[in-house]
Amino acid sequence: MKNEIITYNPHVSVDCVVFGFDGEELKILLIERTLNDDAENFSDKKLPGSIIYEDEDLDSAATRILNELTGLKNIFLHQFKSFGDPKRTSNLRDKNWLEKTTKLKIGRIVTVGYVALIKIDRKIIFESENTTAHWYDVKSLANIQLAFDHNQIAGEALRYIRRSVMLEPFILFDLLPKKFTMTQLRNLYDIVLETKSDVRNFQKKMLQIEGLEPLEEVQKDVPYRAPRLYSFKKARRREGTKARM
Amino acid sequence: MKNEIITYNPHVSVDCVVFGFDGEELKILLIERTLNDDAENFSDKKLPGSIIYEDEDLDSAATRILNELTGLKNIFLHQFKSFGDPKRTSNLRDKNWLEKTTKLKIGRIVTVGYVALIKIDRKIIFESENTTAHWYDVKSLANIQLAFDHNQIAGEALRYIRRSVMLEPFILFDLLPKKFTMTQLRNLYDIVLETKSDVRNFQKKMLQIEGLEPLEEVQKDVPYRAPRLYSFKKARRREGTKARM
DNA sequence: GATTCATATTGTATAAAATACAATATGAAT
DNA sequence: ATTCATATTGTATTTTATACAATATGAATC
Repeated sequence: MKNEIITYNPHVSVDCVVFGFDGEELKILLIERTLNDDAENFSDKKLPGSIIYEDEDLDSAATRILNELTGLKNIFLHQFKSFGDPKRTSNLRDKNWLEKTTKLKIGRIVTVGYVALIKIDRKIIFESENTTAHWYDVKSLANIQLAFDHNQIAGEALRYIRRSVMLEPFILFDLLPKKFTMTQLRNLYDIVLETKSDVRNFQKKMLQIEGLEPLEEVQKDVPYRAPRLYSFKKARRREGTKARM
Repeated sequence: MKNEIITYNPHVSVDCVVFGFDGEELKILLIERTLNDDAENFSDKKLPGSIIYEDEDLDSAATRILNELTGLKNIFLHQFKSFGDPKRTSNLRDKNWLEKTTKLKIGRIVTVGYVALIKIDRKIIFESENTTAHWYDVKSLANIQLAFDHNQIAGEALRYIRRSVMLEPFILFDLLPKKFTMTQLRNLYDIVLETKSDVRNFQKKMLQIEGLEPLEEVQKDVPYRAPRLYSFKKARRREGTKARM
C-alpha cells in the first residue's frame, strides 16, 4: 500500500517453490487460483508467483511476492532456473485468469524460479482477501494439474534441491524444526535423495557434521521409548566442501 | 535471413559464457563491442548475447545468438542463472550502444545466463561483419571491464561450473581435445577447482572414471619424454552419483 | 510387577577410498 | 655418454563407507 504509482513489468515474473517437511512427507506450498468469468468458472492450484515491478530486482520481487501471497517473511529464497517457453502462458484458462487478475494485456512471460526450504510451522497466512494457501505432499504433485508450467517448475526445483543436498547436506536442517529426532532427519534425507539409509551408519555420519548437537531432551508424548532430540547450530555456511586430491 | 517479420522481445536477453582450455589456462570467449557515435567513441568487450525473439524459447535463443555472433554450432549450452538488476542496463555507454544497435527503445532487460564448455579448437568465426571474437584468459577477467554486468555473470558462471565439476568431474572432458595428456587434465581440474592435486593420486583416481582410456599413442613434438595420450569415450551422462548410506 | 509392544540405540569387522610421499624411466638435445 | 626436462609408477597409512542385528527403553496392558 504505497503512495507511489507502481508500474508492472508484464514480461517477467517470479515463481516460488517453497518446500516444507512434516516429519513424514516433503510438502510444497501451493495457492488456490479461482476465476469466475462469463465464460469460465474454475478453481485450481498454482505456485505462489506473479509479475515483477518495472523497477525491482528479481530477488526482491520473489521476496515481496511470496510475502504478499502467503504472509511469509524473512525467507531465504534462492534462484534456481528460468522458464521461457513462448507458449507457457498461452493456455486459454491461464490467459483469461492472467488478464482478469492483472488487468494488463499479457503476452509472453518469462518466469524466474525461486526455491526455499522452510520450517513447516512458519507463520503462513493461509486465508486472505486474495489467496488461499495450503501445504501439499510433493508426492501428490504427479496427480495435480497446476496452472501454467508449474508442474515442470516444481519438478526442476526438486531436482535442484537434490543436487544441493548432495553438496551441502546441512541445508536440510532448514526444513526441520529447531529440535528434531534422528529419525526425522533420516526420513527427510532419504525422501529428498531417494535413498534408503542404514540407521546406524546414518547416525554416525550425521554426528560428524559440525553444528549438529544432541540435546539432553527427548521427544514428548510418544507411546513408546522417546527418541532423543537434536539441534543444529549453524556454523558459517560453507560453500560446499572443497575437493582435494 | 528469413522472410518472415521477426519481432524482438526487448525485455529479455540471453548471455553465453563459453569456456575453453588451451592446456595451460582456462579461457573465456568474448566479443568486441564498438560504438562510433556523435557523443562517444569506444571499443570494449562483452559476452556473446542479445535480446531474444518474441516467439522463441530461451534455450533456442541462446543457441541461435551464440551462432550468430561466433559461428559456433551444436554447442551444448546450459542455463545457470538469470540477472535482473533494474539498473543493469542503465550505464550511459551501455544504453547508447543498445539503442544504436537494436534500433529499439530499451528499458530494463532481464538476461538469462548460459554456460558452455567447448574444445578450444572448435571452429569460430573470429571476424565478421558484426563482431570480433577472441579467447581471453579467465584469470585476466579481474582486469577487464566488460559491458553491462558481464563481469558478474562470468563470475557466477565460473562458480556454477565449479559446483558441477564437484558432482560430475567428467564434464571437464568437454574442454579437452579428443586426445589429451594426464597433465592437461590435471591442470584443468586444478584450475577449475582451485586445488593442487598430487600427480600419482590424481592419475589413480581419474583412471577409475569409466570411459577414460589410455591410448597406445604419445604426444608428438615435445623436446623431452613424450607423455601418453588419453581419450574419453562418453558413457551415458549420469545424473551425478547417487549418494547411498 | 511381569509382559508386550513399538521404536531407539549402539559396535564391530571389512572393504573401499583418500592421502602422503620420491625414486626411477624415458627420449630428446648436447 | 651426459644432461635435461618431464613422465611414470607403488606402498604404507589413514580415513571413510559399508554391512549387519542384538539390546535398551518406556509406555501400555494384563
